[in-house]
Amino acid sequence: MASVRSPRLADVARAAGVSLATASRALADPALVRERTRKGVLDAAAMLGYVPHGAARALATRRSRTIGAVFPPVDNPIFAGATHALAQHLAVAGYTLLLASHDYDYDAELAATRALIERGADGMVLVGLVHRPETLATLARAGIPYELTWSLDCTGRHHCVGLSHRSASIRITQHLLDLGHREIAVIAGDTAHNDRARERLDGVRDALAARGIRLPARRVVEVGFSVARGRAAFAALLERAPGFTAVIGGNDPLAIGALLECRARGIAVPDAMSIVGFDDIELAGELAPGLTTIRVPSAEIGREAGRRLLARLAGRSVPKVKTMPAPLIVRGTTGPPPHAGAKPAPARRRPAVV
Amino acid sequence: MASVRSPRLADVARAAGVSLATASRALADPALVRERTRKGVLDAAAMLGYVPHGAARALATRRSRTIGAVFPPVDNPIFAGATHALAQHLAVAGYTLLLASHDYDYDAELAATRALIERGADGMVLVGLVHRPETLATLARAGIPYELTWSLDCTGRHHCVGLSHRSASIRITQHLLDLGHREIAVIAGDTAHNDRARERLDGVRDALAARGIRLPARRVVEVGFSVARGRAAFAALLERAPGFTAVIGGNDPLAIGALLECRARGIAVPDAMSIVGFDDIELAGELAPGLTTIRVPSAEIGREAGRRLLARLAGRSVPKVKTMPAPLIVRGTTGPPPHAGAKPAPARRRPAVV
DNA sequence: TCGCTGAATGAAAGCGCTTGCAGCGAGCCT
DNA sequence: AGGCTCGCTGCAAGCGCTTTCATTCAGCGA
Repeated sequence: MASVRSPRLADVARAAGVSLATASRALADPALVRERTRKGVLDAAAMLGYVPHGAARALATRRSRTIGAVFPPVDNPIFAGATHALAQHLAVAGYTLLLASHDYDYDAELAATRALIERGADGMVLVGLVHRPETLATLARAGIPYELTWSLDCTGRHHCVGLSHRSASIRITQHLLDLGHREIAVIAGDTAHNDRARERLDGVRDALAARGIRLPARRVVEVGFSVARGRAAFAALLERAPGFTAVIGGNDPLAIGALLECRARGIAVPDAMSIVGFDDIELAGELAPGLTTIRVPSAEIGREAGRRLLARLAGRSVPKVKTMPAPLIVRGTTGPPPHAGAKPAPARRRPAVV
Repeated sequence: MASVRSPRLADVARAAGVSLATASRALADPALVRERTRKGVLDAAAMLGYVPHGAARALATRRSRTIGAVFPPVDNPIFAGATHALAQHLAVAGYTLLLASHDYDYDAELAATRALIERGADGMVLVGLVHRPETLATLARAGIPYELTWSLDCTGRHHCVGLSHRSASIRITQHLLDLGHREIAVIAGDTAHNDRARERLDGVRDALAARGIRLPARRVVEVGFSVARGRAAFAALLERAPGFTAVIGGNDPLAIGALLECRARGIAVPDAMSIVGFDDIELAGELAPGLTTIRVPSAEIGREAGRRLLARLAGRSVPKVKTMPAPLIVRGTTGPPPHAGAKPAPARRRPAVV
């Protein structure tokens, strides 16, 4: 209310009858001052409603107790979960999250990274492997530890926590192949601006190639991630290149879009069409039939990135790469193709972790 | 790479052959120095890869160019959208977002608020009207402008941007009443820890009371927000107090859960059961039938909160309360109750903004 | 030619905190 | 009892930047 300057540490020290230095120590580390002194300072601080001045502290210690994160659209539920988990984990350790987001735009990412460095972020978390070269270079030059998340960096140059999207994608494609599918369509994400989307698409190609199957270009659509776009893309595939018995979504919303479009058109899932997604968002398990997908432990990734960063800041060293599990979750949207004399495994109605 | 101390402004000044003060001015305001001088400084800065030290600047200017936000679980898609929009809007103005989240825990919110104040947030955005008294008091004492979001504060004491959840809830309940429903059940959010959930439930009661209808306690279930819990709650309602013809979800995921449970049980929607939600998440419009709901413009709320805060920081004044539109979106999940000789309005298949 | 004006620049005082170093007693050993 | 160690405290020097106030100097009118 009143514009009485908020109390500084000097005020606390005076009120407690000790020097500035002692007050500082009392607040920082109980072991540094006598118990009585400490109590006096704490009381004075409480009485005055003292709030430490972070900038001053940061200037003096060269530590801001802040971690920066630059994420693609935080409104993608999967990033939202990671953000939340990360923020929570940091809070426990007395750290705070500086968050910036961008729309899959690497220049914006670079700008955001600079802004966070300038704000004094002690560590940074980025998403994915692909960035403007300056982004990582700036971080390295500034001596700021960073973690790349979601993907795995096989060059061994960067700390990272995530999973191999390509091999997960291979796994789920094999699941379809094992069921007997040969004609497969893909609704991919934006492979030009998103390395996860690219890896996932490559994984599909790899798995097919391993069985001598080619993925024709007309069976692939690239769109931004959303249910509506997944629906539209599925419709487009049906127009353009009908005859496929399974469709692979670049992520769950895309797959759910395809599922809804099937329902709207009366296409039976999985009897006439199998559908798989990627991510395992909450809804995937609630739909009927449930969506077969790859579980990406997004919250765990966020938490783990935070944990590793804090460990490194504390001087402990951590393995360069942390691989997170990404199990295939078989639910009801996958089954043998129509007229299949193919594989034994029937579509299971009950979720099962494979 | 090398641990050469990163360059300070003094280094830039030296390289440019000017004083520290001039270098500072050249970077801060072009109008303050001669064009030639300015260019020299800019070049030197670029050459050295100079990055300003935010903490030092914050200490000197008493401004951190940072806005704090304390949100309930950021992984709720509706908050995620607001976070993203807010971060984006701030970035354009050279501000950065300091984000903290909590799980509907007011003490955690207070702690987070303190942490953000300590980090020097120039402004704050909080969600909802209910907080620990210290939370707002601390903010006021520190002279930090804040915006309460989502809800509207009718006391006129606080700046806020949001909507009246109660009157929106009344509107959507009236929609059901107008269709002829009299037996109504509610799957509410956690009213003890969430004032939006409480207001929404109160709105239902108000609307019913206005037509002389009571809402029996057994027709109300309170659960956390999620599709799975919505499903379970709907099932519980059917056991406990069958006979209702419409169910009101405290938010869209809850309503979608009810919808899925109906589908699983073969209950026709809307012929045998009408369902409404609240929020209008993306999926609501994609389902078939589409979910009738209230559209809460969450991204706009985030953006608007940012806009207002920046304006206030710039010394401009803004109206204390900003009301956001929250239209009723009528889609396919609502229709007349079975055997209704009631109202004219048939369930419309096409979305319509009312 | 001299003094005046104003634009451009520089010197230096902080902003609020941490921390190395020094001082000061009290306790302990011999 | 004297000297030494050690725990606690205070002094003061920054951390890197902004900003006030003073200074310099070019340009101009008289």
